[in-house]
Amino acid sequence: MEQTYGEVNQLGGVFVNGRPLPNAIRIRIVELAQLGIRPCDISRQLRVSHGCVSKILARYNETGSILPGAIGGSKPRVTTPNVVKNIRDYKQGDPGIFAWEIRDRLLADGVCDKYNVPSVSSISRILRNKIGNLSQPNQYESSKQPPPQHALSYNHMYPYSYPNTMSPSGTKMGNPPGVPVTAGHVSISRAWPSVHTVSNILGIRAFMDPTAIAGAEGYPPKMEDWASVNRTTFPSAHSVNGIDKSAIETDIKYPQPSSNLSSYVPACAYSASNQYGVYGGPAGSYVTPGHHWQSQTTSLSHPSSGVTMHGGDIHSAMAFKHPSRDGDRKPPSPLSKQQHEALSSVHGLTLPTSAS
DNA sequence: CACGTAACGGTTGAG
DNA sequence: CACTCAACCGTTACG
Repeated sequence: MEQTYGEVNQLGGVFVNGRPLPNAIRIRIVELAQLGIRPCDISRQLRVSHGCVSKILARYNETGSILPGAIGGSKPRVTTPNVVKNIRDYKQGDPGIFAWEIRDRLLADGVCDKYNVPSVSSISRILRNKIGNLSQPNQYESSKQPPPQHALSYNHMYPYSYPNTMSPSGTKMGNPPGVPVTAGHVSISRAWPSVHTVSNILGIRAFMDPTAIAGAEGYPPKMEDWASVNRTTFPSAHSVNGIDKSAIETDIKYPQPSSNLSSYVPACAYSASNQYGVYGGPAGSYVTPGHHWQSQTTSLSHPSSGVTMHGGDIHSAMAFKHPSRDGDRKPPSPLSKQQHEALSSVHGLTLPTSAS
C-alpha cells in the first residue's frame, strides 16, 4: 500500500496507478491551458500523459471542475428510505399490488423520477426484505431522513483518513460519516457536475503543497478528499458555516473561465506543511482556525506572469523543459519569455530533471 | 505532430 | 469481515 506509488511514466513524471494526479498538477494543467499553452506542451512540461491532460482539460471545459471524480463506492442508492416508505405504503394500501405497479406509482407520484426509480426487481426485493412483515416498524420510519439528499450524498465528501496523521489505531475515518464539514446540504450526486470547481479550489490551500507535487513520499494519499477539503476550507468565500448553496451552484457550472483562474493558483499555492492534517482532528475539522490561507487568498494573486508562488512551496525546478530533450527538436511552444517565466514559476514541479 | 479516446491495469468504497 | 462490483484513476497505444 504505502509503497505502491512512484511509478514513472514515459515522460518521466511520477504517478500512482489507479490514483488521481495531485490537484496541484491538475490545476496547473488547466492553468497552463488558460495561458494558451497547448495540451501537448502541458503534457511535456508537467510530464503528464497527454491523454490525461486531454481528459482533465476536457472535463474542466465541460464541468468547470478540475478535481477527480469520486472513486469507489457504489451508485447512489435508489431505495432511499423515502422510497421504501412509499413502497411500503403502496403495499399496505394494496397488498396485492405488483412491483411494476409500485414502480409506476413511484413515478406517477413523483417519489422518483425515471432516473432513480428502482427496478422492478429492486422493488420486489424491498418488498421481500424490508416490507415482508409490515407489522414490524420500519427502521427508516423513525428517523425519516430527508431522502433525496441522502440518496445523493454519494459524492459529497470523502472522509478519508490520512494514515500519517491519523491515530495509529488504524481507524480510517478522520471524520464520522456524517461529517459536519460538508454535511448533507452539500450532497452531490456522483454525476459529474459536482463538488469541485475552480471557484472552490480557490479555497483550497492544501493541494498545492510541494509534497503533493513531488509525488514521492508526499503523494497525496487521497485525492478525492480534496473535494471535501474544498468544502471544508472554502466557506470563507461564501459562507462561514459552509452552508453555501451558491457555492454549490457555482460548482455545477463554472462562472468565469479564465480570469480568476490565473488568480486562484497563486492563491492556493500555499501551504504545505500540514495539508493532510486538514482533517486530522475530528474536532478542528470544521473551521480549522489555523488556516492562514484564508487571508492570503486575495492578496497574492499575480495575474499571468508574476505568479509568485510561495517560495517554499514552489521552487521552479524545471525550467520549462530540458533543452537537451526538447530543445533540439523544436521550440516547445509559442511562448513569450514572460510566459516561460510564468510557467517556470507556476508549475514548480520538483522534478528530478534527471533525464538526458 | 497534435489530439481524442479505447484498452488496460490499477485503487477505492458502498453494499 | 471478506467479498463483489462498479465507479474512477492515469498511462499507453492507436487512429
